[in-house]
Amino acid sequence: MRIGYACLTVAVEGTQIKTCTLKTATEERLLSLADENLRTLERMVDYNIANGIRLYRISSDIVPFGSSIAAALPWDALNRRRLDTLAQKIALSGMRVSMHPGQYTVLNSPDADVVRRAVEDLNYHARFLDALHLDATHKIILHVGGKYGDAAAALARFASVYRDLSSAVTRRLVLENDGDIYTIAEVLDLCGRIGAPAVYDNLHNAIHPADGTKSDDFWVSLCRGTWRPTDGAQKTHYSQQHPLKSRGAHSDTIAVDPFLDYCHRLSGELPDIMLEVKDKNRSAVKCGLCLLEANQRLLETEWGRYKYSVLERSPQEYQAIRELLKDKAGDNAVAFYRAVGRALAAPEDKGRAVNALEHVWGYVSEDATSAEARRYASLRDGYLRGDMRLRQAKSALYRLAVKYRQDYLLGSYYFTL
DNA sequence: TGACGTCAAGATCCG
DNA sequence: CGGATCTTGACGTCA
Repeated sequence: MRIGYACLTVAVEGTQIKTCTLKTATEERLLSLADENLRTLERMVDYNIANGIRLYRISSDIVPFGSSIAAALPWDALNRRRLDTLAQKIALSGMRVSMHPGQYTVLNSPDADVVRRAVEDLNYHARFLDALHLDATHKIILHVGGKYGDAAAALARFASVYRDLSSAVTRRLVLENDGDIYTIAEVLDLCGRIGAPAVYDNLHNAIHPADGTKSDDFWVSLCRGTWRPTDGAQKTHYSQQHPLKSRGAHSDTIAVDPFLDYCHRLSGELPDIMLEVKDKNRSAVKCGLCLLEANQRLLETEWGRYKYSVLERSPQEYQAIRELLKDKAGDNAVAFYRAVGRALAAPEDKGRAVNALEHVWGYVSEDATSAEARRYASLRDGYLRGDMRLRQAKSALYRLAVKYRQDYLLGSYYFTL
């Protein structure tokens, strides 16, 4: 099985997707953005390979306005070499990618123009995956759409539009339950009628249940039956409720223990799991190390990334983790992430935060100019006095890490936690 | 008409 | 001027 994340990569330099507004969109600008974003995508794929992540959702925004004004542009032909390189990296690493048009791509709308644009959008997504020479196991995940006061008619409209889609789209198309309109039972029923696989989303089902008496395992097992051999392994979405935000809002990070509980309650072969979470690749690496095979080297790398955030919050956990990792043979990923989680949950403490700042400053202090040193000291002291935020000192340090090419720091989570 | 959700561009404010 | 913080844009649905 595989564990993956969606679209964006945190704490990896040069992985920012760029776009523009309709106002400033010219053919030249769109083509140059597509070119730039494909380079960015390659850096994300490289990161995934280096970090053992073999499931990844490609952002729909790689080609800005790809389904409308850029649909007429030869972004694929112009980037043939880069796409081929990307295709090779994805194939050789056994990575499975997907795409997911958002809630505004609605195939069953009563408005014919909305449907036409939705079809164009699906065509764009298929064109992108086809440009990477990927087979039909690389999916496009879609929600069913609206009900418009008459679910039966809305479902019939979906089936009818679906019949007219090109096979380039339908061979990849997978339907997902959503958090307020179509339950997993309704999606399964529709999938049965049209012959498409179903993705089960646990959080959507939790807030919009098909049947409160049925377990996640029940629905995952039912969905498994919709995946044919040409579709590849079953795929699911997993997320956790943010404790403070609105119903259905994704958590900032995946809590390891509920995630492991969820997986252990599933019967049969584990499906591929796409995590939907704010901290993206950070959670994907974490869940992979906790659920899949032990990887001491990657766990040590993870410690390097979390180190200064842990030090900032809890010197006790910092020491405890150092002890824990001395056991090179032990499969201690779960214990490691529990300790990290406890540390990050600790309240901000100015003394500890400044201690961490000083450690990080140590990486760039020798290279920094005297003006940079003064700037850093004034941000640090301003934070101690209480008239500046910690974030300001941290982002100043981040800019110095970029300027003086401190690669170890650039991979750290310190600047984004 | 505005809320919804998500992200980056664009605008504006600050020192 | 750079950097921090705000508002806007892009999409469709629904109250």
